Order: sequence, then structure tokens, then C-alpha cells
Amino acid sequence: MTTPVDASVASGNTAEVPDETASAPAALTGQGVQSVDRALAILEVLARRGEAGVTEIAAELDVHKSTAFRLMVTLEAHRLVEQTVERGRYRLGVGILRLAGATTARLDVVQEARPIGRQLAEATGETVNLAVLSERSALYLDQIAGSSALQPHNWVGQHIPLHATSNGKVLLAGLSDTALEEFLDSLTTYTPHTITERSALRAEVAQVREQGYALAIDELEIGLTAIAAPIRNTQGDVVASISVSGPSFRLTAARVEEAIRLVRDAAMEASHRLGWGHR
Amino acid sequence: MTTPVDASVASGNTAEVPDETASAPAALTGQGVQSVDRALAILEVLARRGEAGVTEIAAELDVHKSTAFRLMVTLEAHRLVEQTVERGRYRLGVGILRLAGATTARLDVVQEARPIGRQLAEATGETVNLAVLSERSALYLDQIAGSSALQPHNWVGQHIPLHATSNGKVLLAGLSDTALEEFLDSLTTYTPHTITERSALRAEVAQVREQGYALAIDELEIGLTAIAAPIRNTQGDVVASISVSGPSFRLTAARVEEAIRLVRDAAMEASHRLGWGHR
DNA sequence: AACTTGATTGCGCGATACGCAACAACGCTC
DNA sequence: GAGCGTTGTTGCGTATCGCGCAATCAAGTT
Repeated sequence: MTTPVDASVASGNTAEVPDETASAPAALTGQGVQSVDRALAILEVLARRGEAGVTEIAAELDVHKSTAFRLMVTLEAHRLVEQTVERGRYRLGVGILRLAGATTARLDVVQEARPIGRQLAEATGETVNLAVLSERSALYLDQIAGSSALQPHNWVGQHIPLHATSNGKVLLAGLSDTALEEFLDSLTTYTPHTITERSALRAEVAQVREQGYALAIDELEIGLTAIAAPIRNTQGDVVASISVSGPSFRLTAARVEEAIRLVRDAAMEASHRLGWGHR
Repeated sequence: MTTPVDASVASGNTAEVPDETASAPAALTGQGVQSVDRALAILEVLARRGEAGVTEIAAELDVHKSTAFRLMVTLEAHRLVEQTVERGRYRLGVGILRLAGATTARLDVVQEARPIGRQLAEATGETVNLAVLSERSALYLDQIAGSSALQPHNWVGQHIPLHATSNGKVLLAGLSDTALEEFLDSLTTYTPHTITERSALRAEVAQVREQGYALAIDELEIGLTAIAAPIRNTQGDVVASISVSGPSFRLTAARVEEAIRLVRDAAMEASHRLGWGHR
């Protein structure tokens, strides 16, 4: 009775989990090893509440106090939780941070973004690029060619002006206002559509922040259209930008609309893999 | 190459912290709920190795493959681990990062210091770190990347030696003399500039107390310069240390002078927000 | 001091997690 | 390509181990 168990254990599909935990009352997965599942649920409860007592947690997980307590002791032995005072409430401990250090050590924007970029390239049929801010321009780190025969030239390793590309505008939008000002010098004109007025660029950046993506049509090169969205790290900082680009004649208004959705989803997914997305 | 950061600290934290789990075959605590204890041991193994297979882990914990596997499945359901490919090896997952975010969120030091750190990073253009004393080393809680492009090595969650870093020396300076003595063991040499003599370190700590900031040039890593200052709470205790660090070639004598002023101001501001200095 | 709330701890039962062994995908070598 | 070794994955039966119960201790609160 205490356990709404299921005999079927461990089906290999981690496919779903649409909104994960959400604000649902219990955080139990009900999958795998029961006690471990409960222990991990405790961590999630603590993450949500910040601090909680044994009784409180027992109620949330719908288990007996003593059960919750023993799980707590085990978690505490590994320093994943700690109690505020002897015989007091519990909260997350420094052990978590140690684990997190090991996790971030392997987190690399390129590594995480590549498979996502591949899917994006497949879905749109256009070329996907990944860029970061470097010095005073956009540095292209990776590129996945689209399916079309018309191959773009390889931007990887190139420094590209920030004000004339979708990626650049996304990266600018991730800066603070004061930092942004430093980048508003020397707005070179590339085409008649290039944004060269500082005030116009400020407005454009504001709009990018607002809508969460950037568009660049014929701004760097006539006939080149690009859509970009920001990739964020744990702290919410914009660490990179991912874009879809192709010839303007192929990227019609309707296809651009679709691309916007796909690019934003891809960027969101990449951000999640880098740990972004608590609330 | 923005940060000629070191790899030795990144990979192996077995440098010091002699006891605790040690290099013993098993990382098991042997306390509390068995299955949970084992599951958490798995996390620690993964943190140490970065990546491991089921069989490998089973051997390390001295349990059967199937046992290890089921624990894995449970951990995976909570996104604390993930596998590289379908039917592949395992590594730590993003769930850890989410928990870590919640861990630091409850520490008001981080809450108060982050906006200040952000300004500091902007003013200096270098990377800002926030550290506290944990165990017998400096635990890095937060990091704000400088304006230079590539994200420097992420120290968050890492334990860093106290005697070879500016943050560490600030934290040591915050200890009482008696408490300080306990930390003067095993002064590992990292570079020719590392302070390894106990008497020299005592003198250095005294100087840090005197001048209210610490400097570390090439002491942990050749080419790495850092400046740190103490953050105090209401009672005047040193609760954390905030630092600016960057490549030595960029941090010239003049810029270090300026950084010292900025770091001290930032630390002072953070201290005030934590209630220090209310007469 | 009685009362309330909440963290800890023996105890005994039975659900549950474990080890075993077989299975299924690989990646080798020959 | 067949054979073989390795490694992740899954049914099954049993004994272990975790759980719920209830008692106990330690603080506040009235």
C-alpha cells in the first residue's frame, strides 16, 4: 500500500518527460530502485524549497518519517545534504557542488550543440552555424552544411562583424547595456541593408532581446538570409549563438517563420543540455 | 588561450584532501540505506572518472552488473546521469547542474555577490570568482566570465589549494591563528613561485591581513595572476573571498594596481550588503 | 510544568533489491 | 564472414534490507 509499485521496471525509453517534475506535488519517478528514487526525489524537493524538515519531506513523498530520515542520513554521509544545526532542518550540501564541478568540466558548447545542429540542418535543409563572442566580433566555431547543392563557404574560424549578422546580433543582445556600448564603433557598411546607425542597432538589439531571436536579410551580403537564437549556460548568460542561413530566394517568408521556430527550439535544447532551465 | 588554465586541478582532485574515500577500491560509506549509498557512490565514481561503463562501475563498487545497471536507470530517470549514446557509457547529467543552481541559490553570499561580481568583471574585463572555505580547501561557488571571448575553465565546484591562490590566502587570513595552523600541512608545489614554507606562508597571511587583499602571481599556474579580497558578514567574519584573475601578460603592474582597488571596493560593497559595518 | 512539534532510534515483518544467468548488440581477430 | 570476447540489458527466485510502527528525546510555546 505504501508503494504504488509497478512490476515493470526499467523500460529504456527516456523519450518523454515532457515538462519534467513541473510543479507536481510529488517528484517521484516511480521507476527503478525505489529507495534511490525516493532519495533523489528528496534532493529535488530540497532544490525547490531550499530547506525542509524530515516530517515535511516525508509528507511530500508520502512515506513514513523514519524512512525519510534514513534516506537523509545516507545523503548526508555523502555531503549532498547538510543540516542547518544539529538536530535541525536540512538543505542541499556542498557535495552537490563538487559533482557539478565534474559535470561542467566536460560541458562544451560545441560538443553539446553539434548533434542538435545536425538535426536542425536536416529539418531546415539549410546550413547551420555556431558562433561565440570573441574580441570584438563573432567567432564561428562550427558549421553543418545543409542538404542543398549550393554550398556556402566555410565560416569556421572566421571573425565576422557583429552588427551585420544574425548571430552577431544575438550575441550583442546577450551583453549588458554598458558592455554593449563598446561594440557600437565602426559599423562598416556591407550592403544597403546593413545597419550602420548606432541608434538603429540599439533598437534592433532591444528587439532581439524581446523576441528571443535575430534575423538578418541581405545585411552582410546581398542574397544571404540568416536566423539565429541564443544558447545560454547555467547562469543564463548567452554563451553562444546558433543560426540557420541560406540564400534569400529560398528562404521565403513562410520558410523563415518555420526556421525561427526550429532555431529557437534548437537553441533552447542546447541551453538545457548546458544546464540552463531552472524555472 | 584566453586562460592558460591548468588541467591538473581540473581532472584530479586527489592532489590533497588525503583521507575521505581515498583511493580505496570502493567509495562506499557503508552507512544508511544501502542502495542509496551505492547510487551516490556511483555519482562520485563518475565525478572522478568523467565517464564509465556499467561493468566498470560494478567492479569498483564490488556489486553485480545488474545491480549497478538498475541504479543507473534510476539515476538516469532523474537526469543525474546520462549515457553518451544509446547502449553506451554513462556520465554525469544536467540534473546535477540544476541541483547545484539551487544549492548556491540558498547561499545569500552568492545572491548578494553576483551582481557585484558582474560589475567587477565588466570593469576589469577579467574573470571573477567567488570562493568559500570548505573541508580543507577553497570551494569555488560562482564564476563570471570576463569580456574575453572563450569561457575560461570553470572552477565552480572545484576544490582548490588554499596556499597557492589569492582566494585561498584571503580565506586563510580570515582564520584565527590556532585554526590557521591546521591548514599548514602538505603545501604542495605547483610552480617555482608556490609558497611551500610554513613560515613564509604565515608571513604572507599576516601581510594579507594587513593590507586587506591577496595577490597570487604564477603560484598555482605559470601565467595566471589573481587578486582577491575578503567578504565579511555582520560579525566581521570572513565568509567568502572574491577574486579577479587572468593571464599574467594582460595583468600588468599598472592594471593589477587598478584591479586591487576594484576588488577591494567590490568586496567591501558585498560585505555591506551582508550587514557588515553597521555601527 | 504540561503540551506541541519535530528529529531520532529499536524492532520485526515482508516487500524489494540483489545476484544469477541468459540474452542482445557490438567490435574484435583470424 | 564466422567465431569470439566484451559490455549493456532483462526475467526470476530468494534472502536481505528497507520500511512502517511506535516509542524516545529534545526544543520551543503557552
